[in-house]
Amino acid sequence: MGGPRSGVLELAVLGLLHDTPMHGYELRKRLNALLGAFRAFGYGSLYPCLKDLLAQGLIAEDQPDLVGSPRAGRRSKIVYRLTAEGKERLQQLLAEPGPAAWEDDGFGVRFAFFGQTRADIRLRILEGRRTRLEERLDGVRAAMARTRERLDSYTLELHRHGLESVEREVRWLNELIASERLGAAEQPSSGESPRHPLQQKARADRPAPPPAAPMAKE
Amino acid sequence: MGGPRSGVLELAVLGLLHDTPMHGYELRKRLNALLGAFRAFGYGSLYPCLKDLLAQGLIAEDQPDLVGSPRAGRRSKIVYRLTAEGKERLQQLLAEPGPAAWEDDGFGVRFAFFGQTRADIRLRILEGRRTRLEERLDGVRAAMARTRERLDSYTLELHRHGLESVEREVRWLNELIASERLGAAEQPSSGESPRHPLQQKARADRPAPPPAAPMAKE
DNA sequence: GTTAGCATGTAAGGAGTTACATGATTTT
DNA sequence: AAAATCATGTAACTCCTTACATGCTAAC
Repeated sequence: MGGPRSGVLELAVLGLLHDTPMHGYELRKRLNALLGAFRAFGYGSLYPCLKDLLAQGLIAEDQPDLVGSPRAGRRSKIVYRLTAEGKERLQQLLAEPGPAAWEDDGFGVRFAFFGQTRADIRLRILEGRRTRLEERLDGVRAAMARTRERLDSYTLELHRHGLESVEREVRWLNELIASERLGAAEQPSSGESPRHPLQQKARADRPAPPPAAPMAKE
Repeated sequence: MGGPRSGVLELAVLGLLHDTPMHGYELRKRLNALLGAFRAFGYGSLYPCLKDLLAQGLIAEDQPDLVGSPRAGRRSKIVYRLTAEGKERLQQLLAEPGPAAWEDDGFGVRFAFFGQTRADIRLRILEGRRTRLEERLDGVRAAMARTRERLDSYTLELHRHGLESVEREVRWLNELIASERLGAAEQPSSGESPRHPLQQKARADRPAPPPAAPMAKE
């Protein structure tokens, strides 16, 4: 029922609540807007998670409805906010590099909260993920070389596409890492400047973005 | 402890066993070679699954060690093969289009076994997946438009990358669908030609690999 | 006045994962 | 004879999903 959650959801909830207090329903919307591309949670996941975080003392409830009106009971919204302990835990989660931060599951969320993450940790996480992906490339390439003969064309095409996808993410990481290093060079004082070193360079090296054009090839 | 598995693993095991009987250890290697890029299973998943499939009568055990030597007991390998019921179930799973076939989880495996799938079903699955991804694109783009102002650069970059990845997969699907339609035109007899209509065109139209996008299991 | 969206939850269960435990066979 | 790798499993657990249950409030 209430094991201490150590997953993506806990981190995401803490991270969002750090910005601004919210009630569950809105939290879920922001959550799915934040992670939209690669993750979606339902209420059946969110509310139990909030319950746990509450039990752990990382978040607390507010009843804003009765601030001006002293009518007892009858609250319809529960607004959650981060406690001091919750802030501490969030910082701890964001500051701890390691497998959890660069596996498929965890990476996206960490990245989404890079704005609250120390610059050196950001770099470690990006490099960790790149290493992880390169290991995977090696593995898949080796497996393909070993079994290339007896693979039908569909399996081959699947591998090719998967490989290209991973290669592309590695290139993306390379760009981000370079960008982080530049940002770090601007402020040589190591510890305390977590403000966006990621300039909008994104479009610079893509001459004419073939935008969404579905049949662009051939 | 043994609910009828309806997941990716069951399908993958049945599909691999259809080609050739195998024991668990080798099955796992082939499994992870087949799905390598986007999935990996451990023995802790595989053996319970085999147990269930056995209980369902979809696979059966062989003891090849004692074919020539009538020594009782003492088998160290258990070779599994598909039963008639198992073959039926596999065909049923592969022939059934629907959400399970084009969601992130199921699509990869189905695609890997397209060689054993009817041509019209292949097309339905590819189109289903494309539609699914386009819905996701709409959702994310709408969410981005709604909340564009108060997104920091990291979140924005994450969304941009996610979007590009999905767009890239859609382009890939478009190529595959076109290829399937050509293949179908060659053999106008509708039902019975599941042999590779996917020619190796893969490298032809990529002069210098332009920005590719990851689909990363996510 | 009824659909649609806001808002909060619970119970049951699925699909694997992790850690552990054990032994046979091949390679060095 | 030690190390690697082949080979087979189990128990406990995790994180999340699905389906269900409930009630308020705003719009049409």
